[in-house]
Amino acid sequence: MEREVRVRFAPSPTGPLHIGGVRTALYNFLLARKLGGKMLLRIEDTDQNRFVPGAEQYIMDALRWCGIVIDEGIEEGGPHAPYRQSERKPMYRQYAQQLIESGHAYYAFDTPEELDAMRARLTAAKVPNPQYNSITRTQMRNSLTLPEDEVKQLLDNEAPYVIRLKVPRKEEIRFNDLIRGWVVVHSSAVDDKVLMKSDGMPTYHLANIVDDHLMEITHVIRGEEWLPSAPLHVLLYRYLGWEATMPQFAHLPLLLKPDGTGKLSKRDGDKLGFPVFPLEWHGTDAESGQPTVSSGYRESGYLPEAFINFLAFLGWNPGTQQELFTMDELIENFSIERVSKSPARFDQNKVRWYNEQYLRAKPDTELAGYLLESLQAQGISCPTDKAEQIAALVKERATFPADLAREAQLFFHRPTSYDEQVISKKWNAQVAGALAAYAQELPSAADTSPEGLKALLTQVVESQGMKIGQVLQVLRVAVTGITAGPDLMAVMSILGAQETAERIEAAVSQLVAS
RNA sequence: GGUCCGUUCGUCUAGGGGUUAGGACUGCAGAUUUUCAUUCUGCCAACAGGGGUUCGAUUCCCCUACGGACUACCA
Repeated sequence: MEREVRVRFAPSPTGPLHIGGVRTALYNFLLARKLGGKMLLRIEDTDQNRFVPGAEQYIMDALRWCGIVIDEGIEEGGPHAPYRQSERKPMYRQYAQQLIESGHAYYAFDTPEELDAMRARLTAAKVPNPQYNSITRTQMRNSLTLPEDEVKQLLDNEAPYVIRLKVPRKEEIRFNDLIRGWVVVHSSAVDDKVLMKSDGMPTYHLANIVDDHLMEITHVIRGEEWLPSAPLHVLLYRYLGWEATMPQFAHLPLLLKPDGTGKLSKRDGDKLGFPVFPLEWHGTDAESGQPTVSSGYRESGYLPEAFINFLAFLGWNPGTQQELFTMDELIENFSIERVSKSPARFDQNKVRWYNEQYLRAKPDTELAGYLLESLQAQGISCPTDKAEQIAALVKERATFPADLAREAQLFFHRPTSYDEQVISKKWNAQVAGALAAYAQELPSAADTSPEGLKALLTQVVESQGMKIGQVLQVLRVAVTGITAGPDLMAVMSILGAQETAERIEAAVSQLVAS
């Protein structure tokens, strides 16, 4: 008796998916997995004017990168194929027809100019909600006002027309939103929405309801921007005779721009100072036609696990103090009831923090892989075991995989200059002597572990009547050129005694000369 | 303008008729590291306002304010 849970993510391919869309897809996926159901991807491309090449592929690539797995879709296939609405075009007509026959829809022949004129007239008359509705339709050219034979003639002559839903004049429409509870809207606030466009394509509203029904969708989880049209959808289910299997609705709070002024949109691109898209997007500027590039989380060095963990927490939380969740843990703990009602803003600091957590948790072998990759791009070769040592040492200093290579530079390039502040303050003949002595001992050192190197340094320095603190800072500058960096003894150990000695000698001779 | 949705630290949030209103991020301070970072400890910081209901309201109700979405032959 219990129906299998089936959810869908239904974007329109008008551009790349932004992070709000990814979160919607994620919540759908989490619910499906949690309840042992199926996740479908349906492409809503009923607006032929807004089709953007590559967007569809982008959506699928982005979801895949995020680890959101689609069970049925245009690539995966499935029992309800096709999953692209443009390919389902012939299926919608009969439902619009059915609505006309049952008296719940009608033909409208108004031209765009007539519609504009109507709205202008209403606005001028200060009508609170100027729209095509139960009142204004009586003054328009449609199959409700025109004589039957004229309608027939118009249809026979293939005059352009749309099919509109006949929304009742006075009726309370209510539905139970999983996140918001009961939502009640009066039918007078709903307009006679176009169901079928003059090009023969259904609008979102019709196609969406028909497909959700045919595809046996049980839960519609979508953005809050759809809340105002949900009553219309409820009406559609009712008039089509599908109310008994109407899916449950859950309208997600929106993701706001960081300053809280308005919802995040695709057009925000890189304006906000952080990526809005999961993957880099190559588009064209609407006005100039010039190619544009918008940065993506993937290309910026974010790990998909971190990105997803962060996104999951933007509007949902498990009610515990745990912050780090794998996808499996998210699935295990997810529940739609715990999704918050209020919109959330994006916090760059927190995504970065998540990325650091996930990066450091990676095994050193994997980190070494990132490091080797970057190094190779720079034409630097490095043995795997050394890369692992370096990665383990510098990972605490990295937010992104690319930071590993940045931090590793000192292992592959001898310093070309030395920090002047430290030199002017701490460099003197005595220190130089101690360093030279250390460099001399180094090549024959028995123990080249960090501890061994430190013991040797202590021994040399103290034999010169100094304390290690007097030379350490200078030693660092001599070996690396700069004052900041990972543990010096560990650095020298990885560098090797010979290389370290040579670097010290080079520093001593250059600094004495100057 | 109209309809609908929302409002707890700067941000993400927990909580719920009686709590020192909890956590995380950020910020600040201290400790460790004779460096930076990490790590650890601590600190700063919130119930939008006004009316009810109640012994008691941040929590329930109403109003106001503010924010947002929608208001297309776009989704």
